Order: sequence, then C-alpha cells, then structure tokens
Amino acid sequence: MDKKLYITTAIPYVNSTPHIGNAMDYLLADIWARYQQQQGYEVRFQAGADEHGNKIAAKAAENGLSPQEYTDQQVVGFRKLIEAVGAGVTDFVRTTDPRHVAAVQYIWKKLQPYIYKGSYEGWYCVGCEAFYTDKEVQENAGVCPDHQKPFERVKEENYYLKTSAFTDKIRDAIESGEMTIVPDNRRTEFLELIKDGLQDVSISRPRRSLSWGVPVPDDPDQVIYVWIDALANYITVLGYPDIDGWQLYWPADVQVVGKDIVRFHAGYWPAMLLGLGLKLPKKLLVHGHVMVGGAKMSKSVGNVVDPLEVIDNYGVDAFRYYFSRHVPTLDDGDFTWERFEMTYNNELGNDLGNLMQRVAAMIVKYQAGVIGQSEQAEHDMSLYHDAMDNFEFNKAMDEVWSMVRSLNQYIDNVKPWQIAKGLGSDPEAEPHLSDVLAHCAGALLQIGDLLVPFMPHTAASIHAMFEDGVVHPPAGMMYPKIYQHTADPRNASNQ
RNA sequence: CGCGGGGUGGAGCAGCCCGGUCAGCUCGUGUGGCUCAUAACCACAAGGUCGUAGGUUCAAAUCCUACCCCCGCAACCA
Repeated sequence: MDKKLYITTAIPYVNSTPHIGNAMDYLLADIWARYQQQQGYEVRFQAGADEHGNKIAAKAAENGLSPQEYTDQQVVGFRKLIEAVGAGVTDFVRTTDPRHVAAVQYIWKKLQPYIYKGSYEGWYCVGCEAFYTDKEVQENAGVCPDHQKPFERVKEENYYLKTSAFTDKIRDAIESGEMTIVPDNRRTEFLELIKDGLQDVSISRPRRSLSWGVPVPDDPDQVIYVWIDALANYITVLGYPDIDGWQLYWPADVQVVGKDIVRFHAGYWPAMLLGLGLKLPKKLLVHGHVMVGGAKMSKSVGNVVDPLEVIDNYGVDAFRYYFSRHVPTLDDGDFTWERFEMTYNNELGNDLGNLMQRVAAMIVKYQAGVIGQSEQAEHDMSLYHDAMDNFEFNKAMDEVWSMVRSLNQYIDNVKPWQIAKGLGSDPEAEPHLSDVLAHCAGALLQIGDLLVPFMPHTAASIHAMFEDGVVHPPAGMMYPKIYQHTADPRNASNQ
C-alpha cells in the first residue's frame, strides 16, 4: 500500500534570524502536507538547519561563543517559527547532528568515483576568508570594502564533483517528467541554463580557510563545503544510509525551494543522487519571493518583515491566509502592512467571520440553536482540487472565497429574517426557515473542509460551531477588526 | 544580440498558449437596499482607445514584426 509521502523544505543558513522566505517554505509545504493528509496519505515533512561554514564561525566568534553554542542558540528561532506558522514538521535535521555528519562522510566516500582533485584560482580576501568574483573585485576597485585590503590572487586545492558527467541524465529526467520542476517557466529556465552542460562544482575547501565543517574522509587538510553537507540532509534525515526505512520515503514527492536556489536543487543535488545510485525527487516546487511594497526585502534597506510579528499581531491563520492567497504560490508576491490589514479586515472579518456569525446568530435566534436537516447541494469542487494538484494554492483559496461570497449572496436573496416573521402564522415558515438555515450551516461546513489545509484553526472553529446539530456560538468574535496600519472607519463619523 | 518575467479603468490582478460569446475579478469611490450579522451584508453605477507603431485576419488584449519602459537572475540571499 503506497500511502506514504515525503515533502521537504530548504534548510536555512542559521547565521541570521528567520525571515518571510523561510516562513513561505514551511507554509507551502504544510498546506500540501495537510491537504494530502486529508486525502488519507501519511506525510513525512522535513525541515532543518544548515549550520556549518565560515560565516557561522565568524558570527560565533563575534558573540564570544563556540560555533556549536552559537548554532544551538540560532536554531531555536527557526524551530519557533515553524511552530508559529503551524507547520506540522515531522523531522528536523541539523547539519551538525553527529548522525548527519557521519552520513555525509559516507556519502563522500560513496561518491569517490565522481570526485577528483583540482585547483581553484580566484580573488581572495584574507579578512573575509572568502573568494570573490571578478565582477565584485572590479566593482570595488580591487579592494575589499569590509577590510580595506586589496584582494589577493590565490590558488588553492579543492575537490570537485563531476556534475558535468550527469548533465544528460538530469536533462532527460526533467524532460521526461521523472523530475518535474513546477512551474513550467522555472523548468524552461533551468534547461536553458544547462544547455551547455553543468560545470563541475567545487565541494571542499582547505582546512585553513574553512575550519567549521565536516572533515573530508582520509584528507585532514580538506573540509567538505556546503553542497554535499547541506543537500544531503534530505536523505540523512530519513536515516540514510544506515537506518532502515528511508527507502519508504525516498524519492521525495515534493521538494519546496525558493526560486534563487533552483539550480542547486535541480543540478547539484540530482548529480549527487545519481552518483549515489538513488532516485531523483519527483517534483521541485519553486516558489517566488515576497516583496515589500514592490521592493526586494533586504536588511540594508531595512524593510524586512518579521513573520513572527505578523503572526503575533493577527494570528497564525491570518498569516497563512495572506501568504497562501495573496502571494501567488508559483510567483513573486507583495506584502505591505496596509494591504495585509485590509485583507484581514475585509476578507477574514467581513466576508468569512461575519458570515459565520450571522448564520450562527440566526439559528440561535430563530431555532434555539437547533440546526435542521437539509440536503446539501454538492458544490463542484473540481476547480479547487485542480488548483491544489497544480500547486496553485492561491487559486484554490479564490475558489473557497467565491463560495463564501455566494453564501452571503444566498442569505440576502432568501432573507431568512423575513421568513422568520411568519413563524407564528404561516405553517410553511418553520420548515422553510429550517431548511434554509441548515443549508447555510452545511455550506459553511464544506468551506471548513476546504480550509483545513490553509487555516486549521478557522476550520476547526467552523466545525466546532456547526457539526453536531446544535450551534455552539464561538467564545469570541472571529477575526475582530484591527486598525494598526489603516484608518479606523468607525472614527470617521465621530469627528 | 547573456537568460527570464512583466506593462490591462485610482490600486492590485485575471484573461493571452487554443483569435470572436472579453473587456473580467478584488479593493477603493458614488448611489440605493436590507437589518440576521463584526458600522456588516446585498444590488446597481461611474471609470480602461488592454505600453507604442506597424502587420496578418471578416475579426486582436489575444497571432507576427520592430521599438519604448519596468523588474528579476547571471553559482552559495526563501
């Protein structure tokens, strides 16, 4: 019985605090996971942290900590975000986990036939302990801006992975659909990129320039560079190679990545897998970036939005709502506090929250809370499911909201409050009203079902309110108005 | 000619692949309705020569050509 699915998220480099992009990864993966669970699948859901490298070591030193102490501290923030987003992660891997480290060394050995020693030459800054591209050197007139020292021409020994040898197989896999890249234009983009073949990639650094990392087996002078170390997490977390059971989940059904790291996941990673004799992931889901007011989010501009701030102020479901519906799943999206707050008030408060309230109130008022029986007209959900299958979560949500609108319209057309006026005199009134209100409650329950992957708390509230034949009015108002970033219209008339 | 995305009423978008039934949706604005509800909900209205110039066609936002303008990417930032 093939009911097990596996979805992964990119593991963030923990040298800074979590941002919206990380949250997008977790959110999209979680929506998919919950949707599949609803369909009866068992879903394994990985997340993790990339903890090696010079930047980490440097940051640790700045803070007077050992690298391990520093990452121990940093990882907490990411776990907190995962929890805050409500992502049902089942496995969390850190690249400093001893099991992972051992597995990476095993992988290195197994890839031996495809590894060779070469030399790398480039512009190096002693202060940064890092190489720079020709362009960067040019832009800074040959002087490191951080250290005010001239770049040096340095040549060093590196191990390389023969990714070039796998170009054809990878291209075939993408073209045949064995490994699909979603959306299509990302696939095209990547195929274009490897038109002339993949270039071999440097996978190690001399110990003197990279001390915080996994040692290369049998070569004390070299340390494994990020690629093999980080990408391997997707299988080491499952237990590869020594803990049995990983075979049940690999190849991954979906790997969620941001558009900026497609090439690593569509190129290097498959090369590694092929070298190991493993299957390629079935699908790479490439999402876009979140912009702020049309501009790139960046620390230097100072427009970075902290996902936790959004969640703390408006709640998880509001966060999940905005970033699943108003940020296109497969494209870039935009965030501003004003826009966020407006959709919160209008769509969650006015459209949905108020709808739940008015239906519940009428049933309580006219029928003492008893929900009658009504045949539910089965809504055509195919557009919703198609959208879900195509990873167009935003479109699926549009479908749900059109149901919300329809129900509001239906209520206004049928006017239950007028039917209620005939309750004492007209014998038809009671069954008619009961039927209408039961229909409303039923429609809301359907909406609740569709919201399960997106807004688990809201879905649960809807079910709790209407599912057992008696209305249970909510303890508090659903999505009460918040006016922190937009004008409060209620003040307008008072002034 | 490095690669890719985009320019549609005040704002944000859909439609373009498979030309006509396309000028649509949400927000905002105006008017009206309703009173079950979170000053909410519902209806109607105003507003666009669909970046520019040509071309193909009975017919183009939709296909072709040229040009203009924005924005990403170009190996380690989701």
